[in-house]
Amino acid sequence: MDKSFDPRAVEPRWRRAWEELGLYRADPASGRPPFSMVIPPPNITGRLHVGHGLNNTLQDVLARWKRMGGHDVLWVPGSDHASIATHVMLERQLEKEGTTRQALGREVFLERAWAWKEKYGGEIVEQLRRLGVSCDWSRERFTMDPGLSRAVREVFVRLYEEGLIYRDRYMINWCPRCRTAVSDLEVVHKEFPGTLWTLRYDLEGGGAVRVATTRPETFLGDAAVAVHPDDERHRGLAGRTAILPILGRRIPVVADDFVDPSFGTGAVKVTPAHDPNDFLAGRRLGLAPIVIMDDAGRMTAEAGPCAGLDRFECRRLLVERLRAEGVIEEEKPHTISAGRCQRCDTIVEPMISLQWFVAMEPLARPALEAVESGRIVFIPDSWRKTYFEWMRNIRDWCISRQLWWGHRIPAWSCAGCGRMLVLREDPSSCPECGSDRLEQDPDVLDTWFSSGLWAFSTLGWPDRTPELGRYYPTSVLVTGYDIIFFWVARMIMMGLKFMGDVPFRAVFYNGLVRDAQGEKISKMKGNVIDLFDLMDTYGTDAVRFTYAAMSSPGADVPLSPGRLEGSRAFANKIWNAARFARPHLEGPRAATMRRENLSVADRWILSRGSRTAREIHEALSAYRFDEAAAAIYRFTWHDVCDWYLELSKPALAAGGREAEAARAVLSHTLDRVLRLLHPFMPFLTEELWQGLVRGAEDPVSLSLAAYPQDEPRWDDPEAERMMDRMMETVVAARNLRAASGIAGGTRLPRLELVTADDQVRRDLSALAPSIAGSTRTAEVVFVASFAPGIDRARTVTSLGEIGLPLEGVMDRPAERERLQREIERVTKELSVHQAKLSNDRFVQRARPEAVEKVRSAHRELSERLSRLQATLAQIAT
RNA sequence: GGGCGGUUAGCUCAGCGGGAGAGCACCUGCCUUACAAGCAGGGGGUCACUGGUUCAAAUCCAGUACUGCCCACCA
Repeated sequence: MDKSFDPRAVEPRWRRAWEELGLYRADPASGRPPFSMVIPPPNITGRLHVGHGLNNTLQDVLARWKRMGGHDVLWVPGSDHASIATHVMLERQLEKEGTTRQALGREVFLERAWAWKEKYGGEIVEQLRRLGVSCDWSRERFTMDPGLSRAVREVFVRLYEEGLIYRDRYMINWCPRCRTAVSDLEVVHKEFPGTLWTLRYDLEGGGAVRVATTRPETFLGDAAVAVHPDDERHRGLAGRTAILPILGRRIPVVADDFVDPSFGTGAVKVTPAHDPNDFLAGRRLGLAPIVIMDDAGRMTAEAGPCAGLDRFECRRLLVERLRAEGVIEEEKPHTISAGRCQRCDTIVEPMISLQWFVAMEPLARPALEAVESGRIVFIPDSWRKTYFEWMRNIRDWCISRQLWWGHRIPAWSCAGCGRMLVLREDPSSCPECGSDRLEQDPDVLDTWFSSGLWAFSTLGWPDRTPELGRYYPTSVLVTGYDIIFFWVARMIMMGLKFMGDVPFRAVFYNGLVRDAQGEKISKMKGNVIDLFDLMDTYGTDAVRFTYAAMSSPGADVPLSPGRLEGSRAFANKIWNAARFARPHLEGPRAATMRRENLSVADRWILSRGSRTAREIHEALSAYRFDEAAAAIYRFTWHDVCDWYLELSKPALAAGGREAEAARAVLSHTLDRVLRLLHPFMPFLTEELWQGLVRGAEDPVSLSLAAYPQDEPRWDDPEAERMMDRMMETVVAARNLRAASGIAGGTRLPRLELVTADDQVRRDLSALAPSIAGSTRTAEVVFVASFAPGIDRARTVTSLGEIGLPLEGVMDRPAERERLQREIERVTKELSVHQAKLSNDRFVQRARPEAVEKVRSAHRELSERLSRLQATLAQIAT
């Protein structure tokens, strides 16, 4: 075995083996309780990033933990076609080639999209595999698979038939670059400094009205000026006619209470075709919208002299001209908020357009109830409020996109009878009039429409498959909180609607991955951390462990090199612990452990192991990945490596029954560490377990072995107490040694322990020789007399008795100073406890355990204090 | 404009009513036959601020400051 762990030599081998053996196929016939999850399908548009790393690591921890815990685990992997995101990527490619999708045509473009999917969709799945995730690869799905497409169509048709999908000419968000409608959620609002212009419109018959706007060019589309009916300043204005500058168009002044009299001049220009508010006002007031911009953001003929100009160019020129003509009466800085396309960052335009919508309110009601009632649990539950808020104010969902890559809308218009047909199967002729002049709606569906069905479409719906019966609802969804509306909410609505049950019983929201400074990772900032660089540098296990360790509920996950290095060191530590254990594990399996043959150290580590299993079980049950990781870390490094392995050395060397017992405990403990750690670090643990621990009757893989439970028969508070005392003593000794300047390598002779307490004598005496045999811990022997219960006569000054003259060994002034500091500290702490115990209310009202804790702490502290003082007195002489 | 979260050791973060913690960094001493990606020891914090509740507050409540995020059709 190499001196250090080399992940690259280990990972590919096990990755391959796990998959070739098909270990992670769900087995409905197994008779074990099911545990199921669907992966949040990564988009085919890019590489797996650090966020995917976190999300999939946490899912895999759960999957492996549950599998080892005896569940039939189904974890469905797959990828998402990502309609608009893929368009953006492909169009960037085309742009480099000097062409456009429009020039290419739909068919050729779709061929390229499929080619992209084959290439990058395959890559992203490969990248998932590198993480070591235990998905059921035999059930990999893609949102545009035939089966899933059938589900999409079924859902569309049924919602249409129920009137929950409708078509309307309505105001939507339009991206002039993507040239498609996008939903409200796909618009990202950003604030930036802008200008508020005040324009003067002359009134017919004299006078003028002033309106404030942040988008002066839209005056070209004004259909009215509105004032509040109760606004004294504008009394008598309603009913008159304003004349638009430049165009000279006459528009009415109307009164409506949507106007906020306190803003600007109290009069507002109404542009029904280019502002959501004005659109509604226009409908109410019967104003015809005037469209001044086309689908590419260029001004139309309605824009008069500006026709053909780009929208921003138009604004620039218009402002100049209006200034010159004195129409602009005021310009002042104003923070404005513009919506941008989530995918391409282009400023979106509110536009009136004929689109397909889903009526959300009927779907939202049960989805709201499911979370309110606790049928779906959110972790952390603070997300409930966010979810409720959105659900209660839900607006209809614009689902049609003027794109090509995606699920095409199953609607045909018949040129024969003029009917709109929405059908499950592609028609060859009109079922109503028999005409074959049918034309399918060119649009595709919002990519989230199909992902909303993911929890059941991946299990074979609309067929009543056995998988649906067994694995739906899924056990838990692990996802980022950034898609709570896009995905989680819609899955809940669709699941309830079409399956009649929730899609998952719980949602765990993992944090966002941030950089070491806690900054959001973005290409703009240039702080992108590449997941594969991380895995190459630190090893996949270390990266996974870091994710888990940093994943505390409700918090984002900063990826700091320090943590990653710590995890890598941890992997290496285990590797070397195994290297140490190896020679002792060879040969026939160690005998069963019998308490009466075990040393205190043995009993202690078994007890700690039991406790650790319990802690991990509790932590993972509550999705506390961080606490579980901390528990296994503490146990492995600090209990097993720092203490147990050192203490076992002499016993192992001793041979005979003593060594036999130590071997048994060592083997048991290493096995336990590897099992407990496996969900977090699957590669390293599998490698070591296969090489060192696995017996003939064990499963082929550690990932199929049983997860350790607590072992009440090894719970041993007495041994833990004794070891605590022992460790305290050793630390005191090491301090002394350091202060005395005794070199680390110096071997110190043994000291016979003298104690009045038989039990203590037996156990510590049994321990002492073993300690003495180890150079690292030898020093314990000469001050073991510090330990409570041991004859106080033998204090540090008895060094002389064991042949080491104090003089020349110990730096007295330094030790004296250290002791004094320690005495001060203990005295201070003691006084705190003293005060508590003399506080009647504390003694009466606090929980009895709390009081007892303080009492015993007080007792120990005062004993310690007197020992320290005695030592000081002796040194002083 | 609403809503949510954060402010604890130099850095990144746990702890959320009764003894201030982890990883990394730092200081001292060690290549000790598993591991220098290591071992042993150590230093370092009025737990943002103000007030309140309580026998007891980093922890609960109110407010302030700073900060991050989400939602929202104020021109």
